[in-house]
Amino acid sequence: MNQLDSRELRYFVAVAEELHFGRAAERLGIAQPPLSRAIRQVERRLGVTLVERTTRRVALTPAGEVLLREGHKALDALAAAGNRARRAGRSSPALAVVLKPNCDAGLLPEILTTYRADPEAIPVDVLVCGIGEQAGVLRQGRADVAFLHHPYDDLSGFDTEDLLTLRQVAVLPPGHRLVGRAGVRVADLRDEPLPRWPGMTPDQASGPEVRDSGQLMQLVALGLAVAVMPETVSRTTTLPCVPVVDAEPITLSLGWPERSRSLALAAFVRAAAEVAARRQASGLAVAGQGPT
Amino acid sequence: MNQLDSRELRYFVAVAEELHFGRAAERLGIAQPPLSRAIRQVERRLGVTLVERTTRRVALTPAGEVLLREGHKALDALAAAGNRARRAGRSSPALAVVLKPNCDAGLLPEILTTYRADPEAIPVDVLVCGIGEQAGVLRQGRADVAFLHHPYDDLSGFDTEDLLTLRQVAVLPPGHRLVGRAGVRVADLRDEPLPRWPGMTPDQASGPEVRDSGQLMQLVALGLAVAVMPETVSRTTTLPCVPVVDAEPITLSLGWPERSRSLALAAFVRAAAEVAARRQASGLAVAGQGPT
DNA sequence: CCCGACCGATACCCTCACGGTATGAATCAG
DNA sequence: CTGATTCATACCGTGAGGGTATCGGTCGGG
Repeated sequence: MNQLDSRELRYFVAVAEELHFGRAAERLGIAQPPLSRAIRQVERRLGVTLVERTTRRVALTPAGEVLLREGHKALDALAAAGNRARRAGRSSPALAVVLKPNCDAGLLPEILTTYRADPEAIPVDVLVCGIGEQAGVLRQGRADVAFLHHPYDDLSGFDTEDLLTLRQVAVLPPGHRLVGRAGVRVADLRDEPLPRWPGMTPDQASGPEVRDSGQLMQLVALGLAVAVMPETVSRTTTLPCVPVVDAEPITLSLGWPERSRSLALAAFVRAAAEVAARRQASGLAVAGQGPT
Repeated sequence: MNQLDSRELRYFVAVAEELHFGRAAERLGIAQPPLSRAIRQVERRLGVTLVERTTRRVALTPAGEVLLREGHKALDALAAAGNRARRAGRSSPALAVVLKPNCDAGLLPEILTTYRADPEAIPVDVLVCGIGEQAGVLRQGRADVAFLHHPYDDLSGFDTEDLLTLRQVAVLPPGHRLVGRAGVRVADLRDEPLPRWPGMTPDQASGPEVRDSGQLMQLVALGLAVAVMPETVSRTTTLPCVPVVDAEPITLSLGWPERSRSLALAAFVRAAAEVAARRQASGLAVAGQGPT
């Protein structure tokens, strides 16, 4: 009588996100009438109104908001169950590491060689995803461990190990008025065209939309944007960089599902922590920055 | 092609727990043949063998073990989505608090009166569940916040607030050889009949099986068991209690789903912390124990 | 060593839940 | 007032999933 099933939940989530039955149906690859019925059925089953609908407007009730949030988690968990089992059944199990481009602070190669020396080590699959997608990939079980950037990425629900604390630098077009300064403040960048990352609303940043740091660097080089990023980018770009002295430092962390008992994962975390400690001790010399 | 659905997952979990298709089918209220087919279909879908089966033996493969663990989480999350939405849709939303009998250290009445004074307060539903079931109730969204005992209850996946640290006492039958001692050690109790709580395997404890502390107290009074429990029980029993000086102290905590943004919940946690601090400050006088 | 009990797999059928098409009904713009 | 838009209703067809009957393989007892 009352147990929600995953199909209904997927349907509801589509409607709740699109706030439009026609578009939601299209996204789901079905026609609109069965979708309307399915939502009604969910409402009957839960005994609750989830969507306030007129022919002109579709809006979520408070209960609908709750179901959207919780439903997403449940669908992620469902996908995770399938993906984890699938990967566990591979004849040669591997540890899947996910990161976004240029986010490993150059640590990954060394981490991998250190890791491979560990007796618990198994082969490693490296997955490169889009900006801000690591947490989702991890939640859906398509990876075992992720490189994450606090406070940008959402760490809730994961166990974490902090690797490095990175100051932020402004990446500037050559000849920019701030080039050559020993440091700048956030306020100095107020009128600069800061890029808009995926997921940001237009009022959060004034500049052009970017999807990856390659695009961003291109735009900076053309003088169309100014980037504020972890200091490690200074190693991968020839553009001038200036420390932002009052920007909140970024923490590079590893995250993995809570309560994991995988020895291979534990070894990887150990290796990463060790490499990060070495790097921190050597004062980030490669990045051209002295120690704090 | 590849997405698991909740029905299939429920079927698999039943088989994985029963390790017997017939019993699992009975538990699910269906016949055995469709269950066999469903499991095969899951295996095909994931491209993985989950269950090693002969006519005499059913065993999980490593992938099956993974799917059982992850599947449980997913089904909990699914139930949680439904239950939370259902409760959020009630005309008068309430905060559901779950605890097991005698586990609130007598704090609850005072917490409730303190809480009701808060402007953010909403009505409170108190749910009393069986031993060790709080985490499950919370995970399935049937409650918003739980009283938990670290290290007995599994806190992973929850945000927590520690309330009290409780030393443990041994509850003894009247006239027992240890009655009157100022303190005992764990080793002194080695040969005593310690009760077996639900979920314990027979080798972990020698004594009779118990399901709640009422039963346990009865057995102790009859001289059939010796209980080791948080010191607060001494308030609810007339049986003699002796501190166990080297037992790991128990932490009474509140736990709730991560990243909750409910103001009503926050107010409850605030009230509980405040009451616990007052109680701690007054040296647990009511429990007849001096401060550490 | 054979027979019977047990248990999962297979074969076959049937039902109803879910999806599709056509259309109604409500609301808003112009 | 009219047409466009969009969600709901009516009705139908199909196939996924469940039931019954039975097979086949394995182990234990006599």
